[in-house]
Amino acid sequence: MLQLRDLPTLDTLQKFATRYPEADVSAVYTFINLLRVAGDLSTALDACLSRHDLLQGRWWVLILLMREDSKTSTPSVLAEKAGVSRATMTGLLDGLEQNDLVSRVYTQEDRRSVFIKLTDAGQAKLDVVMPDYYTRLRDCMQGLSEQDREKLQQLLTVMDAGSAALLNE
Amino acid sequence: MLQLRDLPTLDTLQKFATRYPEADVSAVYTFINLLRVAGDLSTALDACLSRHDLLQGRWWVLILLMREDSKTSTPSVLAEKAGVSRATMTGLLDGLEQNDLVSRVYTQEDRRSVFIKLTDAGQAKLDVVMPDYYTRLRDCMQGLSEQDREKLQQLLTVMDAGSAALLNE
DNA sequence: TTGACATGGTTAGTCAGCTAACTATAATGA
DNA sequence: TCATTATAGTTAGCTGACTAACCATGTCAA
Repeated sequence: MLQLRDLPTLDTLQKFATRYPEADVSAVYTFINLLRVAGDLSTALDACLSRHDLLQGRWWVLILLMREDSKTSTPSVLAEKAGVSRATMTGLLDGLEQNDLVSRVYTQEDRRSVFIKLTDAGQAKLDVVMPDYYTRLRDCMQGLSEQDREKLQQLLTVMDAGSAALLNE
Repeated sequence: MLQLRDLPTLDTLQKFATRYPEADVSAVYTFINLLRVAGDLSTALDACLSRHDLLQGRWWVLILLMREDSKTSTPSVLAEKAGVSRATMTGLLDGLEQNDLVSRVYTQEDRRSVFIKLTDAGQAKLDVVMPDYYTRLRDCMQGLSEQDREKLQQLLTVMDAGSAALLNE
């Protein structure tokens, strides 16, 4: 994630727009601001989690497991849901297993497959992390009213759809 | 950057909120959606740049150099402005120099320091990349009116300020 | 004026992602 | 039925971030 510390001024963007008439100054400014703010928030989230010896990837695996009634899933499903490769998930699970937060359970049913189970220690970890996270996030978002949040969601949805324009061809 | 492919439903969030009463459901939902959309956009931007053999880091260095009237800067200043460590900047500059997009110019004035200069090839690269980027970004953002963009900026500013809540203590 | 500290850049080593290739197992269709 | 193909998980090796440590040079104050 781009983590610009020196956004272009509108002046600079105007100068660029002279050389490159395709530029839509407010579009560029809004876009890079979104990336920058999201980067800040992501970094801040990491800082919050690291106080509990977690990073976003591992934390998210624990949450995905907790969502299941059986507190159980498989590496492929977890990889899919977390949006990482299966290879990356193997690494995340190695780390979590070492810390006893999840366990690998081998099964006869499909001997290629492994069940990943949230341990009691894993649940206990979440019971400490989540209240901290939720409390901080509440504070983080308190400046936005419900209408603000809905509006933001709507604007994000439009941009998400627009991202295809960067990919086409 | 968290790249969730399986956002919690509001139902799931409600279930979590029962266990963790600190949870503010719309805050959580808005927050993770912002991270997800920004991740999508960042990935899409990478895809756009990679068609020109660039990644965000290197591309941004070229832009920072072009902003300067002298088309020149130094590694520390570039690192500061790009928001990466000096060590990372050394690597970015190594790559750019290998492709002849920038050159290192040693000086007598302060023999610790190096000037980094955008080469003609570097400028030529930007003259290809930027029109492509600007055109695509215009399309990407066309769904948002000027008022939408201003509103989005405002909402982002509030969230950016709020990110401190994740860091405190 | 010179010893201590500060600054600029690089190097070495770590980390969490990735892809590609591999092993083992399961499913399928000629 | 058994050769082929698909699936599950892991391993190996690459990448671009990072920090810490290191030189060389510059600055400053006793």
